[in-house]
Amino acid sequence: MGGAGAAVVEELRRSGVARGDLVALAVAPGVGLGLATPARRAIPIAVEGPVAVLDHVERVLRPRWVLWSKDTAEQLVQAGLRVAACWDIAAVHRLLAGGWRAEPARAWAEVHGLAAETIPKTGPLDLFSHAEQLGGALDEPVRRDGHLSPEWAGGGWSATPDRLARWAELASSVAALQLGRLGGLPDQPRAVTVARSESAVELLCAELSVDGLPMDCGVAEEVIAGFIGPRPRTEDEAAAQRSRRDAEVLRHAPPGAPVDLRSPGQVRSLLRQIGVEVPDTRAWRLEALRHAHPLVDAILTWRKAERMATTFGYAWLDENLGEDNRLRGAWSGCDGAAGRMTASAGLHNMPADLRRAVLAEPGHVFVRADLGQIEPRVLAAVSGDEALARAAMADDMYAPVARQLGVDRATAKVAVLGAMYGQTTGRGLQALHRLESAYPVAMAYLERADRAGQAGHDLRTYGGRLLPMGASSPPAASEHEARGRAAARGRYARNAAVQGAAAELFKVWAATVRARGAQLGAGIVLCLHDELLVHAPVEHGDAVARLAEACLHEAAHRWAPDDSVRFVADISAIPRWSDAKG
DNA sequence: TGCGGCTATTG
DNA sequence: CACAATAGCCGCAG
Repeated sequence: MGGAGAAVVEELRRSGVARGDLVALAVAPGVGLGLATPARRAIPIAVEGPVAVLDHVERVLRPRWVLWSKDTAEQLVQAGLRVAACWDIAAVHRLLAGGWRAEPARAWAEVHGLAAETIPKTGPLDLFSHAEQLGGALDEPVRRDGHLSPEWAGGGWSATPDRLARWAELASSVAALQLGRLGGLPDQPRAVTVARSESAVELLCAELSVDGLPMDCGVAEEVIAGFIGPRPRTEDEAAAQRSRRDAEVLRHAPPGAPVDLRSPGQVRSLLRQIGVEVPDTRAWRLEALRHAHPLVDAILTWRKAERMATTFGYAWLDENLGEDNRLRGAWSGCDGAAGRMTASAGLHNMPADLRRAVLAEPGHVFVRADLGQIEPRVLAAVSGDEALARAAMADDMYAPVARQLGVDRATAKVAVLGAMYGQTTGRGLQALHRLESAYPVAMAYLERADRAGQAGHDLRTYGGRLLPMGASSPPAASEHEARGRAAARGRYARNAAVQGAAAELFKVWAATVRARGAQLGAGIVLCLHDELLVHAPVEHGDAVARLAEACLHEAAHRWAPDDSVRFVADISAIPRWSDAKG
């Protein structure tokens, strides 16, 4: 096998490929693989075990693999191969064009200046077997109108080394065009760097999905039992537990018709009967009335338990926690909006009570690292506001901001967050006005984004992600509604500019930790917007903690080389997630 | 059966 | 109670 790998390395070197250079890859187990280099040399390789060949190339040459999407990364990770670097065409397309859809035909159309609406549809006739019957259709992947042919784009073709190499060649050309596009963005000089980290995060996502989050099943069941009782053995037992919880609430209610506590409308009527009038029954509203009547308190307690029973209960464990005590969900490198990572299976919204069930494996610890006040610091960086950057020198930047505004810390914090979210009412409004004069550059940056959003003009984040603002909603029924919709777009844009830039920095950091942590046997097991959980051998806990800190500064410099803003992280090595001071 | 509304959880 | 996400149940329309 080393022979086949060595021959491929030799061929790549002849094609001018050195460490870190782009090499496009398409792979089919049992068939072989296709490679392509920027010199447009397509290399078909017929081999039983393509992954072993790739492993060799990775170890000797370590190129930047051009992949059409995370699918290939997942394929490789499943087969036991973790590559260091890639150029993920789908992830880069999402950066370049915004939104979430990023099939090969879209990425192709984008870099060739073709409208997405003109992409040929893959109809029901493009089934696997049918594509084969088309015979000649697979010979030419690019149609006369410039689009990728649906037969190729659909991926339904049966792989041969030659076709894989052709597919890789197409990927190689798209990557080169994407690179040119990103490099040519005049106001986003870091876009190429961001594209690389976004790509690396796709690899990380593939690994996160496969590896899962280490948990202690016993503790998890203990926590759940604390809310809803022991695991029911039968459906009847589960029903009995449910009605016991309901009865505990309803005994505080006046006698009458049975009330379905799961129906907000009926709960609202019930509350009206005891003299509590509310526009809706959200917890934050009921919280203020908790002591008005025992029923209110009972409802709030019931809601907590109901959440545990339905969303984070025993069924959730059974579905998502593996035999090996790893909680697994699907990870995405960016959402469809500002570009934050997303995860399913409760990995991003697990109730805080369950964090004590997140436990490192024997001989391991978690290094938990979370960024402090990332959004206002990022705002200072992307807007170039020197006064706000000076405030960011403090560990707690709301303290100097509060002094500057002449208000208390809590008010300063509300005002800063309000400015970034687009708050226009409530307390802190006066402090908001003072922000305008204290940090005019940052506030103008937000204002500019707000106006662009209102006008329906697309904008880009600092790192280059397109935020599409096209008015793609149904026509407003009234002037009032139209104004409200525009204001909402303005708030959205204002926030996305900051949240999106923060997501970029976070992902550069995550990619850096992923790369540097490998030497210490450390692997990221959870990403939570501004927080990393790294699983590391216990003897390297302190070293990994220092590494996470060093990686933050490296990442910040990579993302914004002028180093004008200080970023801080709270980092600790702990056996359980809940052990962090948080 | 599909979908919008309401609710809760996280950042 | 503004911004983002995932997710479950209810109630209504088809």
